[in-house]
Amino acid sequence: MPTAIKSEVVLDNAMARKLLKALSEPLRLQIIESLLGGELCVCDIINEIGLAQSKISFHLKVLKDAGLITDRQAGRWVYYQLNIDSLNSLQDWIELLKESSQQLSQDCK
Amino acid sequence: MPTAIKSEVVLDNAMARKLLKALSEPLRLQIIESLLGGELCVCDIINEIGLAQSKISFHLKVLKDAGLITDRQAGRWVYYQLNIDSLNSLQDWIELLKESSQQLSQDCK
DNA sequence: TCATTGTATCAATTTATATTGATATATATT
DNA sequence: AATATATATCAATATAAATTGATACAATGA
Repeated sequence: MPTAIKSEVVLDNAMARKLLKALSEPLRLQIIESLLGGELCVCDIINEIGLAQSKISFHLKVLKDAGLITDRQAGRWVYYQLNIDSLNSLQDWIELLKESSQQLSQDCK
Repeated sequence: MPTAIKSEVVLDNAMARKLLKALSEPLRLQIIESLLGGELCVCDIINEIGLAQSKISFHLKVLKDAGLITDRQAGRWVYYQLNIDSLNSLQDWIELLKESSQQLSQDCK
C-alpha cells in the first residue's frame, strides 16, 4: 500500500501564531464548531449562529487567512469547510515545542 | 509499575481559548521559548529578551493566568517555569475537535 | 533602620481588533 | 434588462489589549 501523501505542513512560529489567534476568538471558534459536521455555506452559518452577516464574513476571512478553513464557490453560494490538516499542523507545532523543552532540559544536565 | 498520575486536565473552550490567545502573542511566545531550557527568574528573561521589565511582567502574568507557566519565589527572585501539561491539554483539546469532526461527518452518511 | 534590588501594579496612552450599518459585486431569476 | 439574493468589503466607531513611565512592595544587605 503506498504511503498517503499528507498535505500537512510544518508551521513556522508566525503561521502558528496566526492559527492560535484565529482559534482564540469566541465567535470564530463557534464558526469552527459549526463546521465540524461538514461544509456549510455562509447563509447556513449565519442561520446557525444568528449574527450579522458582515460579522460572520469578517471572521470567516480571518479563519481562511489562517488556513483553518477553505472555501469553494457554487453559484451564488460560498461553502466553507474545516481544514483538518491545519489542526494536525498545529498539534505538531506544539509537539515540537514540547520536544525542544525536553531536549534543552537534558542538555543542561 | 503504578500508573503515573497526570496533572493534565480536560480543557473547556474558554480555557482553551485563553491558552491559544496567550500563545499567539509574539513576545509571549518568545518568553515561552526562553523557558524551554528550564526555569528562569524574571531578570534572566529580561536579559535574554532585552525589553522593559513592566512589559515582561505583564506578559508573564498573562501566561501564568492561562496556565502555561508556573512561578515560585526564592528570596527576591521569582522563577518561572514552562508547564508542559498545559501543552498536553491543548493538544488533547485539538484532538477532540478533530475527532468530533470525523464523528459528525460520519453521522451525516 | 536605611538603602538597594527584583518584581508587580497602576494610570495614561497607543495600537490592534471587532462591530456596525451601508454599499458594492457577482450570480441567478423573472 | 431589471430585480433579487448571497457574499464581500468599506468607513466609522467601539472595544480590547499592549506599551510606557512611574510608583509600590517585599526581601535583602549595609
